[in-house]
Amino acid sequence: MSAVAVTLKDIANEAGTTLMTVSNVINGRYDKVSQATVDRVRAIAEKLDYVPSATARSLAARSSRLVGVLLPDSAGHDVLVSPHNVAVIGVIEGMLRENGYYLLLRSIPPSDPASVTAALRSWNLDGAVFIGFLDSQIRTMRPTLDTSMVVLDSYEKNSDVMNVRLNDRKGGYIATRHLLDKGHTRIAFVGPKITERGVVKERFSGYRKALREAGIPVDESLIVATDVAHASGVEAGRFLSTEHPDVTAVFATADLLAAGIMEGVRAAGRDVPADLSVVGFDNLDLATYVSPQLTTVTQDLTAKATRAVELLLMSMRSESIPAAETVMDVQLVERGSVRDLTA
Amino acid sequence: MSAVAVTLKDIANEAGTTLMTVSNVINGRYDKVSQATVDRVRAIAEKLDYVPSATARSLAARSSRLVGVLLPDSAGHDVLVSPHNVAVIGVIEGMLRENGYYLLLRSIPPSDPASVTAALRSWNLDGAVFIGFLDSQIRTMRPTLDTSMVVLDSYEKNSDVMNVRLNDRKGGYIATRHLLDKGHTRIAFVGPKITERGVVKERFSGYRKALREAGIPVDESLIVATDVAHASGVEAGRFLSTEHPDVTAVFATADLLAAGIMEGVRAAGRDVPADLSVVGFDNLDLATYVSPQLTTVTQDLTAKATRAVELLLMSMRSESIPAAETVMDVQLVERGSVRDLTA
DNA sequence: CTGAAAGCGCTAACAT
DNA sequence: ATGTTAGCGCTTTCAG
Repeated sequence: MSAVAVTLKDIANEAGTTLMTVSNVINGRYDKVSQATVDRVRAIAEKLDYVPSATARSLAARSSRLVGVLLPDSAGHDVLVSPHNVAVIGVIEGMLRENGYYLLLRSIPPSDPASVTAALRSWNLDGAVFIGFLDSQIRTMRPTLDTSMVVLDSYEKNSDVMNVRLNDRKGGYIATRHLLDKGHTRIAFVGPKITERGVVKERFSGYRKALREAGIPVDESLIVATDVAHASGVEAGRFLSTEHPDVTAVFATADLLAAGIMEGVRAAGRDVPADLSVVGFDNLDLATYVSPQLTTVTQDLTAKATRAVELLLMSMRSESIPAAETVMDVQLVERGSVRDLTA
Repeated sequence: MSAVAVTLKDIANEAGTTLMTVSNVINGRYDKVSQATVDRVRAIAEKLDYVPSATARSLAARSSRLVGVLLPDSAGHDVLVSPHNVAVIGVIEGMLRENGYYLLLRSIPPSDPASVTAALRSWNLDGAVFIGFLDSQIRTMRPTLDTSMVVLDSYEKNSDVMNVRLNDRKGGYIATRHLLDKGHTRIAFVGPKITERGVVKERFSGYRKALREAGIPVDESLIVATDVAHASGVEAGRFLSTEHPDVTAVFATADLLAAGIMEGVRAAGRDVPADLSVVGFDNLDLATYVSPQLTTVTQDLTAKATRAVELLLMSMRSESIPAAETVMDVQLVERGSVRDLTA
């Protein structure tokens, strides 16, 4: 590869025409150029192995065809920590690529939410997808950004940010309801500490609703707050087994947690589901790797990510957006981690 | 946010100086500007909420501060399929960000390896990291790229691509050796089909070496070729349990596979490690999620990714590179999936 | 249909 | 220490 790139001008010279005509050909504006010229220019471009300069194009056209994908950088270097995010990014990348967009991946240290602003504006992004932020963080960042953006799994109601999320409340409800239906009455809730409105709070609210409907009061001592991590799950499982032997079931807000709980229970010398039934959330691959396989609330990650990109594309093309908020349905997948007490 | 961005010129006007002086201040070339001017300009830039244009900067400076991270797009939309890649990307992103670089994430459809070329040259990347490609693919893409690049887990010997990989041969060797030491003699090998030089071939070669040293001939019927996927592992585990009941141990080239094998073995009514011992490779989180926990060959993903970025940064800064190839050590982590037959 | 001119926001190389 | 002059490669606008 030669060190210096081929430009429109080079092609124009070789083709005996002007830069402008070449530009039109390259951009497919064939109605403005004669067929003969089109063919000639295309042949030369091909021969010279011409590649347009995205930077020059962005500068001149005020559109970068770049989309930012932003994630919170929880601890240290781990951006993509959750398998959930990973799957989502995979889908987003594929769709953007197919639509001619490039993907700028960036994590945002919680210490410095403003850093995103500079990064995004600097690159003149056409759009951005925010994954896994708290509503308050979205609210902080939004005003400084002047671009199409869609947020995944947020409850922020700001009208100028599109929002794709799950019906988390229903998720918490059907999980708990399932346990109730199977005859459980002492049901623990394990998830991250609820600090503000968000997916966890909604899932909890579904849990509470199911219990209320069943006439069972929420027992605060059965709400265990913990990180979303396997190790934390193990701890929670052990804790429940030893401190709350009367508890027969638990709803965990994440499969990772649920898998950990299962292990913790076993580590405490008890069994899943014989002694403790577990329902997770996410339906990660992991849910089928563990034994017994995990009963969990499933979400269609692909559909969610797809929807998010569709909305973003529409917005970037200035098409009208159907709705600011898209709520994806969730369902329960029954596998082997819940014991039927009614049998 | 105003729709139109603040430029150096705006600041210059406001500061009553020239664009060039402002540029010098913004870029920290304080030796060329008086302190008073520096202060004044900085204050105004701050007030106007100035953000430099990365696109303009790349165009003028021929350096984008963009690094591409390329992955093979195996099937459909799944770029980040392997947890291994995910962890690596996480580390890379963090390090690049800390060093002031941006990350362009891109998957490459196997059908169209040339598409990477256009994408990378188009953005004038300062560097690129290739993860998980076959040597032949690297060889195809390399000539069309004119940038610093580092390749992870490749055996390509081309002198102008830096290479960070594991000692895969040793990995295969110590895994197999461990099984031999524990008294196993009928040891299967499960991994993807070996088509060319690469990590799998090396791991297999380590396996073979260990067997040879032990005076055990390689039994072709115990080499099972399969995808790297949990489901494929289940199948392989079932197959070994039913078709080769005399086999007492298996070395799988990936933890994902090993976890599947464990399940397949159980599905066939047999037990791990009582009937079949399993050693994996990667030491993913998953290895500790399964029970029994998986004995596996561990690699330091963080160290590997860190090294890769360090090399890339050095290369981009035109510093001299210590060596074209960096080989990371591997070790065996003993957990619960291997039975000791000598006891 | 084709071309000329201007400028996107910035940096590099010379002035002064 | 500051200013001037050229572009980087492309698109947009306006003229032929």
